[in-house]
Amino acid sequence: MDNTLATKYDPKAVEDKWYKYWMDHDLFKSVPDEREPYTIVIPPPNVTGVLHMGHMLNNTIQDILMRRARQEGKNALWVPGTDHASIATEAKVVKRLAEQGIKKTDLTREEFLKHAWDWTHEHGGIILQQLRKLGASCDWSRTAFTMDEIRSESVLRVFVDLYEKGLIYRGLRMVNWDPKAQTALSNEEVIYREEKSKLYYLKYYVADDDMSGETGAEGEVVHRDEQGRRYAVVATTRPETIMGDTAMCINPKDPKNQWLRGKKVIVPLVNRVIPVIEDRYVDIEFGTGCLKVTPAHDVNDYMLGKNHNLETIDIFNADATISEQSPLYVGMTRDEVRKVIVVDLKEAGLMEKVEDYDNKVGYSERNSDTAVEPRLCMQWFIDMKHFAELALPPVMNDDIKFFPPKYKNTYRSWLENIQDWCISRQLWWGHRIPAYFLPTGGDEEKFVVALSKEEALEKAHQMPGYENITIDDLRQDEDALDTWFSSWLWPISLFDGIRNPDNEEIQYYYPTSDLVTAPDIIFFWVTRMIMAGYEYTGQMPFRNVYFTGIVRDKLGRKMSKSLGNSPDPIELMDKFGADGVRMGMMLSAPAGNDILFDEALCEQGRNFNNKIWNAFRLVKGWEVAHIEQPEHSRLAIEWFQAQLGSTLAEVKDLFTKFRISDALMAVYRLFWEDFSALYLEIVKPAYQQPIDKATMDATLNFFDILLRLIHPFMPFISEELWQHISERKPGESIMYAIIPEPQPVDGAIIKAMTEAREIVTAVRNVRASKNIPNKNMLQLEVTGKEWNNTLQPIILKLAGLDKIEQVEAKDPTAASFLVGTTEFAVPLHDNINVAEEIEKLEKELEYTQGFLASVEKKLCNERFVANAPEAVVAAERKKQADAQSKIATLQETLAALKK
RNA sequence: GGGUGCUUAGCUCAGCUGGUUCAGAGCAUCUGCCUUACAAGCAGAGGGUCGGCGGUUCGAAUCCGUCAGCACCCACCA
Repeated sequence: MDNTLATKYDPKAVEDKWYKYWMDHDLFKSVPDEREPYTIVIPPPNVTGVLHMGHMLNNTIQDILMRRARQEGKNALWVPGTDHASIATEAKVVKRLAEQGIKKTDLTREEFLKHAWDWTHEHGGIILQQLRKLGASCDWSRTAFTMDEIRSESVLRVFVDLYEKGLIYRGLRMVNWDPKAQTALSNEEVIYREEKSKLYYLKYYVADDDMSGETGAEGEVVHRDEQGRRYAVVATTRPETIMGDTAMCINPKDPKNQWLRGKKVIVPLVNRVIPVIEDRYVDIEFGTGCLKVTPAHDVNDYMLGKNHNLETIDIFNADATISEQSPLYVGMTRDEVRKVIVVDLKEAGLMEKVEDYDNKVGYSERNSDTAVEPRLCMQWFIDMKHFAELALPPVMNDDIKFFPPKYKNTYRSWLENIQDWCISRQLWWGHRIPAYFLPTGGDEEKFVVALSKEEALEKAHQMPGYENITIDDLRQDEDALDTWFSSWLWPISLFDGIRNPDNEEIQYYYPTSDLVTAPDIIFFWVTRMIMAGYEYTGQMPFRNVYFTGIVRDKLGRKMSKSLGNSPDPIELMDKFGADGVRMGMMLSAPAGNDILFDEALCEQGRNFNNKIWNAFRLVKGWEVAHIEQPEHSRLAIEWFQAQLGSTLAEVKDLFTKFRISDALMAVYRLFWEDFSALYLEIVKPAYQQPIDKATMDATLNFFDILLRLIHPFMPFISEELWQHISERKPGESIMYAIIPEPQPVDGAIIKAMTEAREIVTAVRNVRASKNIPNKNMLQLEVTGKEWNNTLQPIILKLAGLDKIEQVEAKDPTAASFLVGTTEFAVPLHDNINVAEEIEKLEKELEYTQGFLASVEKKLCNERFVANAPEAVVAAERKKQADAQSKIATLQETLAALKK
């Protein structure tokens, strides 16, 4: 190594080089062997996605865990892959086709799928390339895709299996309908947003009204128009659905509306006569206590409709335009109708009033601008009760550990209130449901579920009446499965554990070790993987789940495309280096807390890189000579050994707790404060002087271990410098350099260094205040009592002292300071300002006296002395004694000064 | 409407089962320094009645209660 190295570290020059080296030597590759496995499966990003800050955080953490595990001697495997992201990808393909003037509906399924695959091949894997730039040490030879052959077949087998177990069923249910993508969604895919809306009060006239004058019981509220006709008032947020009204509902106990019991009312504008039904579901307090019932378009209304045998009128088409079923507004969108019908109602005198109202509207998770419409249709569901029972205990009793554990509560409440999972999607891009309908000639549905059409035919032949059908009589279900139906198998299907449950790989790598993911997919993914894990392997899918925070900007706003507040990760890496960005991400990412991302953090990371780089330049520049090892160097080595051991233990402990940013901070401080600012300054030879061999060897050894410690966080610079420390064999890498196990630490020497540093700082302060140049040697006097510190030679070197001596009485012209209870003084001869010195000492005296008083007050308190543990009382007594001796010393010094 | 978590220095956070690791860290700030590894740096310094109130205790940032504010999750009240 030479001294011509730049003073600034240039990441560009090394990052690509080492990634290539790691790849060329297959260093990320893992095959089962006798070592302990450490496995992570990547949360598969959307195949056509682009790297964003959330991925950066998530994958940085995973890579840190992987690299650390390798350096602990484990057989570490990180399996990468992508997700076909059914609904998101299909939407992108539809959009692209639209740009080319092609409508999805004009294409056959096969034609559409060809476009989708083209798109996938074109854009697929970009994100995986980007992860390489970050340094991700995935075993790329295993890259999987949720729609590749193994994964697809696994999905189909699981579907067939669950159907045969009676856990999958098909049924007519009210589901969440996305009118833009025109597919059903699961409950989890609906996001509710608070909206400023209106509450419309509509008039429902009583049908065949005799206009009788009776007012009935007390408390009744009867509305009448000028002609005396009676009407009920219904409050609704969705006036556009009145065409689907098939009843009005009141609470039988509602005194206001007793007069409506048994009556029929007329739907405004529509003029349909509907019955007034009674159900305790209706909240008496809300609005007028009258509820319009639209069984086809509201979940609650659907329940009411079922209980009261109401007619169901579906007034919407799949795209949420008004259907032929409606007498009015046919063909208009729901939003248009909302506007028009409000005007029409007013004009017809059927609108009592309008109020402002905040309500929650469900939106599709993928089409955030499209409100979800409750819709009654045939879909496939999984009966979740069974799975909830399977998945709840292992998390609650910590077989699977959550970090942070607060998510256990979230998990439990979801499982305890679980609802069946709608798994069918009216999409083409995805795993096509392996159900085959039989010809029935009527509305009745008959189907068989089988892995293939051939198998389906065999099964069909077993059914009475279908012995003679041919394969062409079978019609496969058009729908695809929810993306998460493949994701929940991911930790198993990656090792082909569904198709070949006894294969070597699944036996070795499964259960995986840690899962790193964001808390927003705890229900979509984490929970369901646990379910599938126990169902299909009888084991947990992973031992620990580390929930990352959400990456926000420094103002705390969620990063989003529309806000434009999300930096481009690639640009960031170009600017600060991958190592710098990795450190920036980690500096502020405690588990479970959101991280407020600020570029300044990457800057700090880059600065740290530079610090390491320059420390290395220094050490590599030293000439070794056959000279004796200075005492201060020998002691520094002894001390740093202890300090390093202490940090090794700390970091190890922090990793087991997933406190990764704290671990990084510990390493950061060890390198910067302890190693660079202290250790190197101590052992550093004078300018152009050589260093002894023992110190050089020890220093290089420390550097080696420090680089190993740094490597999981900053893989590139650590590899670059590690390769420079000594000649390495081809293919050798810091990736596999073991991080030493913490050994018992000499605590005494660490304590001695703490005191030494305080003394050095105090002397430096004296220098600074008196403007004494560093080259001028000073003396240090210890007054009064015996004092000893094993690191004296270090104090001498760092403080620029030529001696430390014990004196009886302090030189009155010296600048004095206290460290602990010991008084030190630096004789300054003519240089001292007596008045200043007195003032300083008096302040110190005053403080110490106050401190003593508070300690003595405690000790005078009999209840304290009687109740507190002995050790605590003893500590207080020592404080008292120390303070007393300190006061005595101060008073003596002051007396001497004032003479 | 339920649930969970949070509130400690200007910012971001750490402080486990109450007492010498108890008021801490990093960043930022301020003051000196272009000292021969590093100004992306070095040497120093300042800064918090631990959200409010009440309680338990010899002793509370830490335990309990309560209030306030913030965040997130869940929920079919139109």
